[in-house]
Amino acid sequence: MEDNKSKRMYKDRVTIYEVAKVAGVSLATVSRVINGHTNVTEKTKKAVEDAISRLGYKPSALAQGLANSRSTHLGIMIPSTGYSYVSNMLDGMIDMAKIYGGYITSIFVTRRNKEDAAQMIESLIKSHVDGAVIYDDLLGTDEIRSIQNYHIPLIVIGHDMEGDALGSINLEFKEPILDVVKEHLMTGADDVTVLDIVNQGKMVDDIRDSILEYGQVSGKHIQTLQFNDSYGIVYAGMKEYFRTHKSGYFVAPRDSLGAAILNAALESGLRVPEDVQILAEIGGKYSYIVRPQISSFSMDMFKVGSIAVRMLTKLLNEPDKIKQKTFKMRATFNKRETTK
Amino acid sequence: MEDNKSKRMYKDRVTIYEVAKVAGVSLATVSRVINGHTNVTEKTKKAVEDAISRLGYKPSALAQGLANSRSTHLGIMIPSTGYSYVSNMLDGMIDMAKIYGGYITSIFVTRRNKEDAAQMIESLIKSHVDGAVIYDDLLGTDEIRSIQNYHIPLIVIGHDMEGDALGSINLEFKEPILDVVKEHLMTGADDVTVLDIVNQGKMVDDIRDSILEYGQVSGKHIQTLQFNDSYGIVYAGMKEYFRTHKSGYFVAPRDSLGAAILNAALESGLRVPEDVQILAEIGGKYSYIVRPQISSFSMDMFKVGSIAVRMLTKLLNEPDKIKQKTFKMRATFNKRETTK
DNA sequence: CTGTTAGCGCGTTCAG
DNA sequence: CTGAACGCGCTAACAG
Repeated sequence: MEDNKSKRMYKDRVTIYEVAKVAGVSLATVSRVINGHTNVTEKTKKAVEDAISRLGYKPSALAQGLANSRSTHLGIMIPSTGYSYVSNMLDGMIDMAKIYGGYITSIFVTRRNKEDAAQMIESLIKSHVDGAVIYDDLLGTDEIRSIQNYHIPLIVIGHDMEGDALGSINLEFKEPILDVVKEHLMTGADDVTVLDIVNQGKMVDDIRDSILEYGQVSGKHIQTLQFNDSYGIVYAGMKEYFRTHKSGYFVAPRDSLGAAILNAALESGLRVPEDVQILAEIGGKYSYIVRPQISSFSMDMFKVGSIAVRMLTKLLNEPDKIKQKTFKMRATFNKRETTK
Repeated sequence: MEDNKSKRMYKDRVTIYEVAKVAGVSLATVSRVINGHTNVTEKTKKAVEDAISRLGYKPSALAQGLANSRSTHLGIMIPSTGYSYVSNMLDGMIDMAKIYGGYITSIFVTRRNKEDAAQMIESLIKSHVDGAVIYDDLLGTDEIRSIQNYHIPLIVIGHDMEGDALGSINLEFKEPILDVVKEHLMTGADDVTVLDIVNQGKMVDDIRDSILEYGQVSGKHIQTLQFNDSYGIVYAGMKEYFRTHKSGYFVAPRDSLGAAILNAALESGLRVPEDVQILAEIGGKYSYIVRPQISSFSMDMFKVGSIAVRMLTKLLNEPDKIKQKTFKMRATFNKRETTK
């Protein structure tokens, strides 16, 4: 009566067997009430439920997952939760995952280099998630497709892809931004500087390139200024820059970096937007908290995350009802006080 | 020879059996090379590895987990990733989890109400994580202890607890903040207003209460102003407030809310810090990006997250080598320009 | 050094 | 309506 709890002195987890024994039924019956199947007498059902609560039994998701090859986990690949727009997106995803289907979210962050990304893919596959959403500028489409060899339904954010169990969400920043820069250039100005922040990922790089390219074809000279990604570094660098330059139209990847330019300009005795103008690509809270407020582009990233996971759960549970496998989200321009 | 791949037309996952067959060995041998066990000839080892890469075999973490009751997943309970200090902490945790032991992190966010928190606990237990770190103001110590009934090693952030497989990290904001407020009051001033933001959690509430209590004993009148948690709401509310009030010493829970007061004051023609002073409890990037810069308290939350997970992995893998089960992190005061 | 076998905890036919 | 038995993919003794 006490020899079966030997093995590990830490044997603990209450199993379905014990519940069955206590309730005086077989484990199959217990399984039935857990999963809300029919064909169970009210009486025995109650007996089982009593036993469950008495023992504090919680079915092991591991065993359940193995038995029906569904882990009820969703994978999320992101570069890091550091930027607020990423964490907003993450929030939206976790929220939706919980609501639709009670999925648990497992996070795979990639540290801005290829090997790490590859290892995260490896990890993702092993982890046996039911599906995943990927937002990672580093991954090429090939690597993403390789995941599909393992039949893991995927939603890709920021890559324009489509496939069998593959949906995508496109973040359209490039065109709206280019439009605004063009408009500025149309006025005859030729003073655009784009901040080239290292390791910002494909999307921001693409935006930079599109502006540069436009400069080429339109005969305008677009300058770039390279910095590492940090408010402090950009702030210091721009203060130095403004010692010898007294004007310009600056394009920054994120609004916090735009704020760095702003502060540097102001403290160098320059006027904004009379002398220097500032345009931030990805705008958030900083844009409207600082004074003067920063003109920037915004997108509801929480919503992006929500949509991504919603698409994924559909892909998982009702693949036939899918209508759209490709979404486009367009950033909206908020003209504020740092541009004329 | 082809009847065993019936069932689901989607039978895909390569199993250890197939690898064994292809490599011409038994599955035990395959298992050995996977887990880097000794006692395997170089030759057979190579054969197995060949088969593995040829088939693109990835061991199922689910099955592995079930077999040795280790899921290699760590659970993280947080209120939401919305605040930057939380996402910084999260970043630190994920980072460490990956580095020490290759754990995958599963996130459980609690939506600021008891039932949800309870459900997340339920979910946490079922999910079979090897350990968890909890940062949630909502949970009482009882509920946290209930998790331990399931023998899940825990690190609790923000609660002062200790136990068998339970460590904790204390975030000391209260005293440093109270000290600064006291110092202000010592000068003879009696103009303190603390922003009472609804649903900010236990820590912030405690701070508020400690200030209020100090007001009681010292005979000072501490005013509170209640708002919902939003920059816009506080900004609007304070603009209204400053129509009839022209001064004060304001204590805000977070620096972004401090910025709301700041902007409202400035735009009401008030001078900072001459007329109104502002002190933010939890300070981050906003504190030093806005002008004038906000006096606030800071703590390296990335580090807090790292330490938490580091403690947890120790608890899991080398419980004997643990020296400290309780850490204290003290916020440091950054006096800036919004206080005299 | 390698193969055999018995679980890990649960879902699911298939008889009764 | 209920129980017995097998399988999910893998690990860990135990033999050989």
